[in-house]
Amino acid sequence: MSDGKTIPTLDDVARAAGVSTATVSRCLNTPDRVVEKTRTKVLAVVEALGYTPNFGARAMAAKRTYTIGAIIPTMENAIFARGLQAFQEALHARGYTLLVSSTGYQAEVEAEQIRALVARGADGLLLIGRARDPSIYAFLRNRSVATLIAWTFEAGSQQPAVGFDNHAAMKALASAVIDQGHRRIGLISGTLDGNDRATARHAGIRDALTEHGLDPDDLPVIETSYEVENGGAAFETLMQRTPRPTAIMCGNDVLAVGAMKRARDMGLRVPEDVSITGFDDIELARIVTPELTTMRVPHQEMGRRAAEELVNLLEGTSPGAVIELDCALKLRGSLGPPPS
Amino acid sequence: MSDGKTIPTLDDVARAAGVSTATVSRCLNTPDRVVEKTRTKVLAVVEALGYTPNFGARAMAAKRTYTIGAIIPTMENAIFARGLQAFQEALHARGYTLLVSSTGYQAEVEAEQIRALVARGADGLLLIGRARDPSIYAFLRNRSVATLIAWTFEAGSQQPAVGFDNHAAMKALASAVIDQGHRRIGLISGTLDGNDRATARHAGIRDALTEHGLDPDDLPVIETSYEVENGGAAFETLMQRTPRPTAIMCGNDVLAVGAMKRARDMGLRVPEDVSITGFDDIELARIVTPELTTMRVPHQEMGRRAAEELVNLLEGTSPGAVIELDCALKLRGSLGPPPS
DNA sequence: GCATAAAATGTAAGCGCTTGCATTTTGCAT
DNA sequence: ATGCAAAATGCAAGCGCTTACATTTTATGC
Repeated sequence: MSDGKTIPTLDDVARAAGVSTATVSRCLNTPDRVVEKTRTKVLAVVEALGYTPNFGARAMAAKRTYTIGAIIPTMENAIFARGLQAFQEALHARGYTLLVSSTGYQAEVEAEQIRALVARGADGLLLIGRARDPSIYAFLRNRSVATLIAWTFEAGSQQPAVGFDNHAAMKALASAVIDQGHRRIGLISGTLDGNDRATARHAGIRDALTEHGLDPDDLPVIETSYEVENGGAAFETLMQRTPRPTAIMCGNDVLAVGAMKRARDMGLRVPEDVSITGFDDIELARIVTPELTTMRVPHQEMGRRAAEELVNLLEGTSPGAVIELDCALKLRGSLGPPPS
Repeated sequence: MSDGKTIPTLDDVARAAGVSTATVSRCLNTPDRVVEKTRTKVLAVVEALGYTPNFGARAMAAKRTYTIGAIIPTMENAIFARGLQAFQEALHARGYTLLVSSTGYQAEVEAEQIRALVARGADGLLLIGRARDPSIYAFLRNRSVATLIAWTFEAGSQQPAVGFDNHAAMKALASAVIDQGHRRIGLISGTLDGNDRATARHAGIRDALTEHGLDPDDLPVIETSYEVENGGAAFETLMQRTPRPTAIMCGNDVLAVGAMKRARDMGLRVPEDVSITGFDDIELARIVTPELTTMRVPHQEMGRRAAEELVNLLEGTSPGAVIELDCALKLRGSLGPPPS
């Protein structure tokens, strides 16, 4: 139809349809404010010209982008994938577009990404965890960007959030391990600094130990970033201690899988020689042999609810709630009684 | 510093610094066109006011966004994660921002996403695979959006691309299987329709069979979407055939892992009772027991090279090359001789 | 048919930024 | 000091869209 390189604008459509640009705009944004006959005609022209509204111009004029940004620590492993997928689907259903970026667990990168997304006109932001510089929250408030925090929950928080209680969940898992008879437990934790989820999980184990009359200071902890390989290395280090731990708890499933693989390489049987637990219950947990005992995090529901809440928040429908979701203990083959 | 809800604009900065908006703009974009003294003063004001340029306005005025869009079939599993990560890093180093969206392997969704990214002003696009409606390519050309195709390679193609030869790679893998002595092979393929990678891999196996004097029409094929669970189900179906296949080749590692898990559940030993192969060599391949025989795809390099090529292309540095990368056969425990 | 309210459409003022061109400053050679 | 080219800065016209407000058309009740 069109004869070359010119990108059609609203103006072109208006001229071709013999109406004003306002009418064309209304056909696209508030179709019910335009009489059917006009609308049909305009939309036909839109189609014929292959018109696509210019996003930047629209954002500038409307001060609204229908865009939500999500900033996650990493895309490399599956921890956030499923939740984000659900988030994205729910958003799409509400007419919003999702922009994702990752930080590699680096606070400065996150700050940069937040600015970038805000500059891009994101109407709302999904952030993982609560721990970050107050100036960031101030900035977000100042720019009136609706912000929701996910993957974590804390009763006292005033920030709108959809999450789960990392502390309680890990405590429950640790209790299950202790109930199996384990007394010498080791922890392979994700990096604690600046990661409130990892910190809460660590504290959860310590509390469980205390509650069962064990000394939390006896818990050896190795901190490492969330990669399979690191889980393996940490496992090997922990198993060299005397007396040897009978159970290794891991900050997430990825680390746990790394630990399991290394156990196999070291000729240790799981769970006969050593029990291993994870956290998250991602797909991986059921792929390995034996299947991994872990804490199931309701990723999909979290993503879905987060989308709903965030949209409500920025559309002013809701004042912003703090929602807690439940985790579920998944007892599987990787946890057994300690060797006798 | 600032007293409330107003978002500072270029104008505010200009006024506060006692210069024109043009000068402020130049301080930000072409600092060497501004004398040092002015620049220092302006940047101080920028800092003090917490000014962030409005992306939409900038895009509209400059017709350039320094944004690259990538549209991948799925984020759910790790197939594209690593390559994308490398792509993103290389892009970042060149001063570009990456926007990612996924399609769930649905062509219409992809078309929609392409339009959305173009409307958002993406300077360039990374697309997976070549198979798509010509009108999409026409649209992209018309809008002069630099487009690069990845994950696939075909000598004749005129579209700039960075990829590997799916056909040859799978043929090599199939030859390795046949060389082990397997004569009854089954294939669990990803959905073929609209997926040129899956189609090429399928054809590669058939060619290998032919070349070894076997009838490619004897190859039972189950098509399914790339999910662990589906790999398992397909495996079970294939193994119910008489005579039973001695080797199951899979369209990717995710399907293969599903097959391995199901084999275990069915009481079949790998590779003693049945051999299984994958494709991609994602992390998963080395996590399972036994480790998976698969074809290593140079994801990271592909991402990196794609970023370089795409930037060169849209900056006019390069006319757009077609680059082929090599895959590497990874023979591991999951492939053995057929049971005798 | 006519007045009047309601619905549909048009007019035009921005939104915040970049950039070609005009103007002012500066640096230097004379 | 003076003149002149080069460097620095300012001016102002858009970029493509939305939307308050003004105007025109249509529908309604008598």
